[in-house]
Amino acid sequence: MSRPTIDDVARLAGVSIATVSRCLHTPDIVAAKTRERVLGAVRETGYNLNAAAQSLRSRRANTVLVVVPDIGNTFFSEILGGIEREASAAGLTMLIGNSGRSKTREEVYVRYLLNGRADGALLLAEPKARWSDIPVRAEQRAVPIVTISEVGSDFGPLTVSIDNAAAAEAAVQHLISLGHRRIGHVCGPENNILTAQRLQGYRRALDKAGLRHRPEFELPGSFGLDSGRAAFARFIKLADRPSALFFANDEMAMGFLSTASAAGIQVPRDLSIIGFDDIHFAQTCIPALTTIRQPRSEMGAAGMRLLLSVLAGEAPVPVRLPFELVVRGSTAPP
Amino acid sequence: MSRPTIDDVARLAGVSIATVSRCLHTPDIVAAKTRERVLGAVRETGYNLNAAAQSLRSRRANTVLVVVPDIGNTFFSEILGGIEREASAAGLTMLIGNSGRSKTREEVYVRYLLNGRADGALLLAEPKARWSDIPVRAEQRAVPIVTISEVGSDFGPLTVSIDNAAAAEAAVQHLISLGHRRIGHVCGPENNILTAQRLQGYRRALDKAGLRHRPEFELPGSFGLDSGRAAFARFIKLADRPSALFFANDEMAMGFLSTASAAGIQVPRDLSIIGFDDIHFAQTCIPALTTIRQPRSEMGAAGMRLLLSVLAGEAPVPVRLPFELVVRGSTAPP
DNA sequence: TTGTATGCGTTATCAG
DNA sequence: CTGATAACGCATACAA
Repeated sequence: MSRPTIDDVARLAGVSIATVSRCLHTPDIVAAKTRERVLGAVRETGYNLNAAAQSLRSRRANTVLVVVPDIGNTFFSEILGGIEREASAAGLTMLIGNSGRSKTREEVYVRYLLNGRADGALLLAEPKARWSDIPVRAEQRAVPIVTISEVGSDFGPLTVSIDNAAAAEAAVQHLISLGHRRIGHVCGPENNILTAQRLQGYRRALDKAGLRHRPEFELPGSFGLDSGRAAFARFIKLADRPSALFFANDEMAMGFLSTASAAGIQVPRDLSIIGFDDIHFAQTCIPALTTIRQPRSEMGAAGMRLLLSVLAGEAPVPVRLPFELVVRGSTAPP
Repeated sequence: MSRPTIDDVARLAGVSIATVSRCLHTPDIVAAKTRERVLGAVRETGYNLNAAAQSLRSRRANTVLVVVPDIGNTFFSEILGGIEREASAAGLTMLIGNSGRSKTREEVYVRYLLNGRADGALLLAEPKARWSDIPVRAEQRAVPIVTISEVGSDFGPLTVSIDNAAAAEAAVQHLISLGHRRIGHVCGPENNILTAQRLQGYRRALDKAGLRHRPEFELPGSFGLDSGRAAFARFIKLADRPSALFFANDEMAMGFLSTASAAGIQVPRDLSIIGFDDIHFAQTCIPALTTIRQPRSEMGAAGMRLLLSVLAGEAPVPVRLPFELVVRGSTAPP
């Protein structure tokens, strides 16, 4: 059996297709009696609106595009959870694109906006492709692009972020307040805005405490488990080792911790470590990881709400969410 | 400026819209000279096909729906990665729905198929809603629904899975071969097919080794970190404790491990533990977690390929993927 | 309150 | 090889 169309419903109910359409969208402007008959016919036929036809006619896809650098990464997938919640509450569907932080792949998704597959986009990483300059249909307003998490200072009002520099500073300040004086930092990947912001916060905390910067204490990293392990290899070779380490994210801290532990370094007795993000598994480390919590789910939700507000014609207001220092077992006085 | 349509391109190139369409889909049947002119006009206007119009006319959405129980969960998001890879390679877009294992929410997504938003679906959990009986347009074949991971014995050919019972058996067999005789199991959530299959494998391994079943060694769980912690609370109260524990998934094992460790229980000296899944962070446990690896990314990819093959009209062949015992530090002789 | 008729931007079927 | 033209299924301005 073929799918019923609006014509089938209209025929069965003995009305015009216009009335059927009205029953579905503006039920109150149709007579109660007619409405009942139509709705009955809808049920009887098992009718469903055709999304393509509706979208073609109404010039809206009722869909948002979400571009994520790595969909398999738990950090991003938790943001996705928040987005999904708000999107489905608003009756929007969520199209997901995995960019792998590649400009080329990102450009594929720009096209989703160009061909009207989505009404707006949520970017969970610094945009690499040109997301601006998306031509708009005559009667329509600009296509909103909201950036979440990886937000520079010049990204405009469609952004959701925490104050990464301040958060990093708070993390390092925590170590300082415990009495640490030799504090290292394992950085994020190069050319990433978060890396710069967290490094800045780290340095600022040192400055404020009158501690000097030691370049050999700033270890390279790339947010992955491996780079945490690599950081341990560099750490262990240091002549004069830090007594505490601030990691630009939890995953590196966890990679470091497991390697360090296997090598007989005891945390926090021999070394304090603090991460960033408070991912789900940070609490299962042994010892549990002290870290900075980012409200990931809420960040996603806020981004979606921001997008919705713009779609509704409101003026966008950038969202700054609070972070939180979560003290667990991996930090202690030196 | 409004978005260019096929008419704009046709006008600029001085051809009919039919020719433009042909240049885009079957370039070889149009004269080289015309083609060049048209493609030039396409570039000049910045033309993009309108997805809705195309989908309406061609009766295909070029989209697959993926329904996942919890998008924030790392286990599923890694499967998503594999799906995304294959989907984007095939030029399909990926629509994601979060079901929360709720029938009602799942039904929302069934509708995506009904209204033509997607051409097929990939389910990462046991279907709760009615996914069969989806009416099909006259000239079209049935809408394919592929189930990944949570696959019962009666799910038909559109499935991708590992042999969970055999994998569980292998896990327990590993413990037995180390010399363990008192082996417990922390189960998955009730009414889940994986729970049943893994429990079955656990019992089978005991049977084969001539070990008796001890109901008090089968602890309840629900795949979450918390239930791992709860399992520890029950474990510690046991008069006669198991010397080894097989967990129905890694997350519970990790929850257990961190609690146990905080309570002074040393793994594997006091107790061996083995998980299931080999999630990304299983290697960062201290000690690193022995577990059964499921090829998550490959499972997603295989599911997508299966769906594609059905869409291409081929006869579906159920996919059974190999699991692998990954021995790390959390298991040792008693 | 309801019906008629047009168009949204494509693809595909015809002729030419 | 190319051009008219008719759907695809729906929403809405306009009439009644």
